[in-house]
Amino acid sequence: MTHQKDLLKIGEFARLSDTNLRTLRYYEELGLLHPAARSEGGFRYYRPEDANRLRWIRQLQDLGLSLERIGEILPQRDRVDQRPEFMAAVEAALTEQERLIVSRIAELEARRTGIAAARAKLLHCQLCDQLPAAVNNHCSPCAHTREELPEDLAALF
Amino acid sequence: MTHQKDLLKIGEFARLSDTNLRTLRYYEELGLLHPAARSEGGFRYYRPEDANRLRWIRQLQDLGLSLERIGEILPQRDRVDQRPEFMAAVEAALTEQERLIVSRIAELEARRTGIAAARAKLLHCQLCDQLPAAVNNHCSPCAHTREELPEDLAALF
DNA sequence: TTGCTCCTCACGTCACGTGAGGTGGC
DNA sequence: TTGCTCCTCACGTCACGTGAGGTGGC
Repeated sequence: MTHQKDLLKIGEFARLSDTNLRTLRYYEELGLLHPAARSEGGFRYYRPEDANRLRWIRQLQDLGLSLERIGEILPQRDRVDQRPEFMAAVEAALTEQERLIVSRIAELEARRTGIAAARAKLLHCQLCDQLPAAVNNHCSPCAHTREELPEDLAALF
Repeated sequence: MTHQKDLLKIGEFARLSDTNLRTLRYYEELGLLHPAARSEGGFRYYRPEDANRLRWIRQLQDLGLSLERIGEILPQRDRVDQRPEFMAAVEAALTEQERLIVSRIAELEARRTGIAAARAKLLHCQLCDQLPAAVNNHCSPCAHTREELPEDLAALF
């Protein structure tokens, strides 16, 4: 059997796309990423370009989606003959990921602000003679200011 | 047995902190979050303030850490008597989470830029007569520009 | 032909989900 | 006392991790 000369066996494809064999086989089983070809003996052969599809899947996982949900969002390549529907599905997938990214960034910025507040308060705590413990309800509220601690500091005290 | 009047049973604590009973019991088993008290009959009683500690744990999970790693980062409350070490551990935990947040935000901003590039290219594709398919290597490279597609578009084509 | 890579089961793991069967608390 | 909440097993699930035992490919 002759193959296109730039197809990759699963090991090399995994190395290039920073995954491993088990994950690639599992994604195939779920219908998320199929090799471009199989040899007579059953060897999987991947196009190097499919590393993009793989990264797309991992990014959505990173944003908290299940593989089942990712399968729903990924446009079906075998329905490319229905052109307007396929193009709409591609745009919807881009829009959905952008929405997830934007809201995640907003969450993270808020968390970052919270950490900064905890850090500022901690500077005062360093000079304090109190110790957070069960007996003073872990400094909640603070013995000096009578106010609650910043949430991230209360989490650690 | 008399309890402080503002301790919460596991169900109410779970509702307030947006988790569930199984997760709280599992975190206790791993030594991440212990109830402030237990009744004679074995009922768990939580301080409402411990919702902060719980949110801290979930945020680190969200950033991709395993519960084992989170346990290593969380300052041990029972070692509060060693004051300088405890305070250093609190600061280290804040620093570590901030580091994770900042690098995650940078990743997400980069992804967002990538999505915008894919979107821009897709506008041209809408006017094109080609269809991404196996026969033209899924438009890689593009028949018009002879260039590779933006990665996020290649992922979907 | 040799060695490295790949194949398909199949059991293990992490972080819970989901009952089963029984008891505690206002 | 009744009903709602909680208790401890314990098996199930998702997304893989990790061998076992065997075969393919330059």
